[in-house]
Parts: sequence; structure tokens; C-alpha cells
Amino acid sequence: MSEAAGSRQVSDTRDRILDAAEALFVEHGFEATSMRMITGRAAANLAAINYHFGSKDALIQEVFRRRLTALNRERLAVLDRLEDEAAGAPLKPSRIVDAFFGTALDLAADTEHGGHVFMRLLGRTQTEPSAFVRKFLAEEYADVVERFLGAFFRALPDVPREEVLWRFHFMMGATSYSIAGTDSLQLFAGSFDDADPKRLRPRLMSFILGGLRAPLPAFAPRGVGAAGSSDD
Amino acid sequence: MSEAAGSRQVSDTRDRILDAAEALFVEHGFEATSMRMITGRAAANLAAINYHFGSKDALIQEVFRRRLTALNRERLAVLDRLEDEAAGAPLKPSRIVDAFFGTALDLAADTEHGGHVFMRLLGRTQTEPSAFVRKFLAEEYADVVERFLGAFFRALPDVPREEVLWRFHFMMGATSYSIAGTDSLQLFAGSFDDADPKRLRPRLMSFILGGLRAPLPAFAPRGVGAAGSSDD
DNA sequence: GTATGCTTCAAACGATTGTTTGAAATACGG
DNA sequence: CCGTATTTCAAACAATCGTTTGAAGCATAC
Repeated sequence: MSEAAGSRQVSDTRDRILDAAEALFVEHGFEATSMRMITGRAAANLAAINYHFGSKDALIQEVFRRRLTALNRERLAVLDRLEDEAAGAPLKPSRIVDAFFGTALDLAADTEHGGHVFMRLLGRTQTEPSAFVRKFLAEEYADVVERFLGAFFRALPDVPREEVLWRFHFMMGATSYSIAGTDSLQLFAGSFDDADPKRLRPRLMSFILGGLRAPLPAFAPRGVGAAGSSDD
Repeated sequence: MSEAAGSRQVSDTRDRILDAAEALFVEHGFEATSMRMITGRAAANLAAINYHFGSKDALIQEVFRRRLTALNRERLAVLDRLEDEAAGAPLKPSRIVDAFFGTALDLAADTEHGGHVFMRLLGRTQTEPSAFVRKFLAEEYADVVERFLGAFFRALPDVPREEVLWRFHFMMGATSYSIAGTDSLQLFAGSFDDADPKRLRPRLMSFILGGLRAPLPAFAPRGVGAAGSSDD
């Protein structure tokens, strides 16, 4: 269905470069990955990157774009479907969380088409400061974040928006870190033999849902807050 | 009390280089920060880095070491005090969480002595792949992580250790991300005017405690799990 | 005052960086 | 089969990288 449609073969070299760059960026980062390393791994000529993409920075953007737009499109599609089914009623927070982070975890569990590699790159880059990458990611995320924040606001009308914002932030942190760090920073040596991505999903979901539903911090105006004691 | 004790002045240049490097690493990352940028900002000669530290990699390690050992020492001191007070009884999980992440947040809130800058660097580097930095951090964290994991295991005897391990991982992710990303990746444009670090602490604590206390994921053997429904 | 050890300095080192060039090779439409 | 794009190639470009060098500066001790 995908490889038989070609009216023209859009340069196999281009895709090989993207795959090689993706993998090397995960291993060494952007700056530490040279164009010679990429073209070497892709079995392409050094000049091929500038020919196909224009510059190294443009290549970096394309590495993100080709997968991130697909991921965010799926996120929006799932959210659309949820809102259709709800027919105007506010969504359950757990459904919204699943639509946003579950899709990411599914992609992270895909080891066949390189989704795993990419998600590790994305998770790591989320906290990366490089100016133009930051700007690019912000643009790429803008629509999706706006939609999901709106859904959260409607689903949690009693929680101050600022609080929802922060908790969304925290959820992104836990997710990014667990995807990016699964086998990079081995702080807990020898204990992650059970790093099966299929098991990561329910584990992380329990955690971030627990965080989302936690009683509000003391200084905030009370609104939700199920459990009382903040001292155990 | 600190500047008057000097039996010998240990080269003011050395500290200026460390401060400059710390700040530049946060802004641009390790690879993208050149030695000329560092010495330029520190008002030092280019050769000063190799003279005082030996190499750029050694400088990077020293930037982490001088603050991280202090942080981890304080973490262990707080934990020691808690265990002394408990006199053999298991600690409250919230106390352990506070001993580990609260100390980090306090350092992140310190804008006077550069703790804020450093914690942003640390949070970002936690997911950084560079081989020797990873190895260095793993060694630097080994003792502290072992102690705190042991404390968690004793405090949560009914929770499978593997589950505790993962949730510690998730807590680190949420913390690192919220510290490093507060003003770097602005996914939620214009909404973080209230990025007061003093308010970050109770917010984050509520979240990660909620995650730690969340009901265990479905596949895991039941053990704790306060709230029942995993579907709202 | 002279000698000694630590620090700073300008200059240069070879290596590697991203990018450009112009010709050779290949594929495609007539 | 020819002519025209498209893609690949080896080679070189200037710029910047981390590091080294040897002399100059400077303090302290004899």
C-alpha cells in the first residue's frame, strides 16, 4: 500500500540519510554528530545532505517533522473521536491523558519502523536548548497543546487552569524521561531488565493519572482535592 | 566568612571559568559551547582551561562535581536525620520524597549562588547521552540512589520493588523536566508568568506524591492501591 | 636582589567542522 | 537513440575546533 504507489522514486538516499541521522542524533546528540558520520552510515556521499536538505539544520528539522506531524495528527484524531462520542459532555481526564500520552507510548513501543528510536530522540530533545530546534518544536506542538489543554480545562472545571497547566507539564516530564532514559542513563543499575515497553505503558499511566488527580497543593484555592492528608 | 579564610588564593580565574562554563552549557549545551566562548565570558585566556582542568571534558566533570556532591551530601544528611528520628520505624514516603526532591527544588530556587543555573543544567543533562557524562553521573548518583531506594522499599513493603523503581524514575522525570524546562521549551506560550520557583515546589510535590500513591497498574500483583477505579 | 614556582599570555598546531563546486554518472521522456 | 533533468561523486573551501608551546608576568621565600 505504501511502496507500490510510486509515480517516481523519491531518492532512496534521502530516506537512508534521515534514518541514519535519527539514530546518530539519539546516540551522540546534534552537535556531536557530524555530516560525515551520517553520510557514512547512510552509505551516501558527503554532499548528499546539502543536496537533499540544504543544510544540517534543515536535516534536523526534517528528522523531527516527518514523524512528529504524524504523531500529533493521530493525537488530534483520537481526541476528535473522543469528543464525538461524548457528544458535548466533558471527557474523562483519563481518556484525554491516554489520547495524548498513550499515542506517544505506542510509538515508543514500535521497534519495527523506527518509532522507538525517534521517541527517544524526541524525549531527549524536549529539554534541549538549541534555539532553532526549540522554536521548531514549539510551532509543531502549538495546535495539539492548545486542543488538549482546552479539553483538560473542560474536563476539570474545578481545578485552576494554572494548576492543570503545571500538571500537564509534569506529565510530559515523566513521559519524556521514561522514554528517553530507559536505557541511556542507568541510574538504577541492573534493575531494568524488565524494560519492556509494553509494560511501561500501564505503569506510566497509573503514575501520571495519580499525579493528575492528586489533591491540590496547600497554597492553591481549594476546588477539588479528594484525599485529605498531605502527609503520608 | 568565606572570603577571609584564604591561606592562599586558589586562582580566582578557576572559579570564573566554572561559572561561565556552567551558564554557557545551559544555554547551548556542551558540544556547542566552545572553549573560546567560555574563556571569553570568564575574561580569561584561552589556555587557562587546559591549564586549570586539563581538558574540556575534565572541565565539564568539574562543573557537575562541585555542586552535585554537595547536593547529594545534603540529601543523605536529611535522610540520616529522618531515619534517626524514626528510630527503626519505616519512614513516611512523603518524607523520603521530600528529602530527595525537595532538596533539589531548594537548590533550583536559589538564584543567588547559581544553584538555579546549575539545576537547569542538571535537569537537561539527565537525558543527555554523551558517554562520559553519563558514566560520571551514574557514579556520582550511585550511593544516594541506593540509599533512597532502600528507604522506599522499607516504607512501601507491599509495593513490588520493580514498581517502586519505576515510580522513582517517573518522579525524577517530572522533576528534571519541570526544573530544566521552566523557561526553555515554552510549549504553553504565555501561560507561565507565575513560574515562581517557590510555588513550583508544592505543586510538584503534590503531583509526584499523587503518582507514587496511585493504584498499581492492572497487570501487577495487587498490593496497595487506595482508590479503586482506574477509569476517571 | 636573586631564585623559584605558579599563573597568564599571544601565537600557532593539526584535525575536523559544514558547505560549495564542477564534472561524472544515472535515470527519464521524446 | 538522443537530450535533458536529476542525482552522485571526489575534491577542495574557509572557518572553527581543542590543544600545545614557550616566553612573559608575578608573587613568595631565601
